[in-house]
Amino acid sequence: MTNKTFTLDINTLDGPLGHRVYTALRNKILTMAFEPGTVLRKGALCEQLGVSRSPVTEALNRLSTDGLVDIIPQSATRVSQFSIFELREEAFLREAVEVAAVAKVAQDHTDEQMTVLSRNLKMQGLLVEDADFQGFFEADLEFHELILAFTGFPKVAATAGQMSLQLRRARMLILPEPGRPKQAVAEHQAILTSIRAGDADAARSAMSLHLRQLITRIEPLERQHPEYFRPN
Amino acid sequence: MTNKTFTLDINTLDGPLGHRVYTALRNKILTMAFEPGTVLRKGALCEQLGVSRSPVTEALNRLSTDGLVDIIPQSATRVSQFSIFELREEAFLREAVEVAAVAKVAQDHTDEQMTVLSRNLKMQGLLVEDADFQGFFEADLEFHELILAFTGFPKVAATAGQMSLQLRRARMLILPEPGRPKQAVAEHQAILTSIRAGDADAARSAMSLHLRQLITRIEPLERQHPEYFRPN
DNA sequence: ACAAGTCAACTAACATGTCAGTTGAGGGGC
DNA sequence: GCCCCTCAACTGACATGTTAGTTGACTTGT
Repeated sequence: MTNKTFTLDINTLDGPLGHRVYTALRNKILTMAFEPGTVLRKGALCEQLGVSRSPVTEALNRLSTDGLVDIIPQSATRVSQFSIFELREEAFLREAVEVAAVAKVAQDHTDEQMTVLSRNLKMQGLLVEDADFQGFFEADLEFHELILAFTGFPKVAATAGQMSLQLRRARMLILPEPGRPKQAVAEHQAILTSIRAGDADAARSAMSLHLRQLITRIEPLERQHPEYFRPN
Repeated sequence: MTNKTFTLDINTLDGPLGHRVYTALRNKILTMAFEPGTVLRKGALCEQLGVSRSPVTEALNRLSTDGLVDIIPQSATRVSQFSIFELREEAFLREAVEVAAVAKVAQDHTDEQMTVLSRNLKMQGLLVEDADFQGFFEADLEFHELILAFTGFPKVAATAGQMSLQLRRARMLILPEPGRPKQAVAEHQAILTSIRAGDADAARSAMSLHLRQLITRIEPLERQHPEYFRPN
């Protein structure tokens, strides 16, 4: 059993040390480079990064309030494991916010906003055709962020992102199913059509239907990767 | 101009020092005992509370992420002022979550839950009759928290509370209008009736209508108390 | 009176030391 | 082989010192 050596880079970021450490660790966790259950030893982190305990402690505390690490007091800190219950909880909250957002955007939107969404959607179609799933993944994320931003409330997008971190992490485990990306694009198209028509109810339904696909596809992960899930 | 002396009590609380300081300051801010704009001097707080800078710094940082204080780096920390825009933003988010919650509760609820809500509602009626507005205020809060809790998702209530802190603080400024409490009880009644009928759409509408009363009554505060609001 | 430069007060960010509490691996007794 | 106990390793919480950056008031020159 060799000790895995993680390449933690802090120098490519800017800002205060504490924030850089937080961002670096957060990325590692969200991309599953740090697997759930991984023990984060504070001393080792300090040594690797060449910083003192202060910024590392600050980073770990923020990650803890984010729910990305579990701190066992006086003992250890480890990357948090998934919990199906928590994932359902986050899916509920995310749906609540995104559905409200899309309804508001359906009611009042500018032509320019529609153009941006439409352009993004076309790009999604091209990326799926080219089988560039990584690119599609990012365009998908942007589509949702655009709708949240078009509410005119910047904190809405921030809050929605913050409240569904586990969901975002778990999504990394989903195997690409044939046909799913194409289906997702179609669902996005339905959402956009409803928005453009100013039909808030239809937009709500379309968004709800779309978002529920994700949690449905996440549920089976508990059996496929029990090692990543918290025992109940 | 005498220096106001604040009685900050930490000894009546328990848990880590940092958490106690946070709770004490948070309460002062949320009850408007610390008015928006008040400068919080770290050194003075340390001295008053008899603790070092560590727990105070931790508390102020948490309050900063809560949006309850504004930290001007290397200069000062002050209790944050209101912003109508932010309040509207919080109202939007709160409505999104509570509307989704009430719809879910309308779809699946137990008789026991209905009994609890019904009991709370009757209590509201009695408190309004007795003109116990403080008591009504708390019962009102509980009514909403119960619905959030009945979703079965504990984080939903926590998130909803966390995302509407400014709203909660601003509500302290609203002058009691004659007839408003009675009207609020009627709106609560409509919500409960819709839930009991299992009518998710009606529950959504009733909750939406009810919640929009608050922000409507908060908007005029910017003129009545401009000193509490951030200049735009 | 007024603009510009100066300085004291305050602070964030970070490093480091201390103390007490938790955990798990290994050792001793049965 | 099994249980319990001890102890080293690690940690959270807190105190404190240092450095460098910001601000506002006060002084100074005009």
